[in-house]
Amino acid sequence: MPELPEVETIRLGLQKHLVGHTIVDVELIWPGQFHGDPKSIIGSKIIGIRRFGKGLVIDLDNGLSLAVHVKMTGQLIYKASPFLAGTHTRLIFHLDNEALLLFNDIRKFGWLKVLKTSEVTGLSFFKSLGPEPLKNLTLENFTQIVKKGSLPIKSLLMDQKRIAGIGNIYANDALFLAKIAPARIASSLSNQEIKKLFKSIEEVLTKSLKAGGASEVNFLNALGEKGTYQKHFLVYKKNGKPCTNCGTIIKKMRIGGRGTFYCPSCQS
DNA sequence: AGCTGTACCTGCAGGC
DNA sequence: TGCCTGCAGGTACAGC
Repeated sequence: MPELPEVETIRLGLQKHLVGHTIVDVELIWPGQFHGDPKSIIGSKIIGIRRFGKGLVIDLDNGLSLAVHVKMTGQLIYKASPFLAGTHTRLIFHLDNEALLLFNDIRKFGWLKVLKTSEVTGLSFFKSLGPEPLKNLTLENFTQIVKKGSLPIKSLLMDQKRIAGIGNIYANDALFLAKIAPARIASSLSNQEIKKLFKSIEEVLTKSLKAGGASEVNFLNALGEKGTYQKHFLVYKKNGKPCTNCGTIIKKMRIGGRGTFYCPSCQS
């Protein structure tokens, strides 16, 4: 689902197609997910798109910003020509070049919030985010975070307050690559294992970024196109299939209420 | 404080 | 066929 590589892929697409355009109308089809006054952003120009963890911020030239979280099934899709709302279209932004930006969300978990640009980083979700891999998360910092955790390492990796950007797909695959069992208590990892895990996280995220994210279920980029990283999953959703490394059948268990996939032979 | 479990919401797959 | 149940998993929050 949308994790760091997917949200960054959306950001890159929005950056390319939205910046410089003015919002001329906001159509609230399902108003429950939009917080703020839609009129306050009409007539303002989009000047930049930022990402914090799995969250996005659309900056406007009137001192306001639009913070967006797509959660699991949200999509932000730019349509250059007139387009009919789909079953799950919750919101449509009309732009000055007659293009549209659609916000689709099957499960209605996502949100959009209008706020002052100066207050974006104070928004509770953004404020509590931990450091981010490939950005400001260093090995030293990561080691400290892991050593402090008395919960399963997989749960720690997915905790946005400790480390921002990793979700279920990349937590599973990074742990497989590092040959660490997902249920291991974080503080039990050796320095060597922590270093390997740090490198593995960087590797899976980098590969997925290059592939435009993973479209295993319903992720689409800002142009409505699929990513290809689902073809490269190592263990995620591979239960019952042989491990690519040793041939042992990949198992599935639940950790923190989430589906967890691992090779019982390679990961310990 | 730190951790676990559950709710939120909809679609879909699998069992009977 | 059709109903029912469980699962998908990002985040917030109640409760231990």
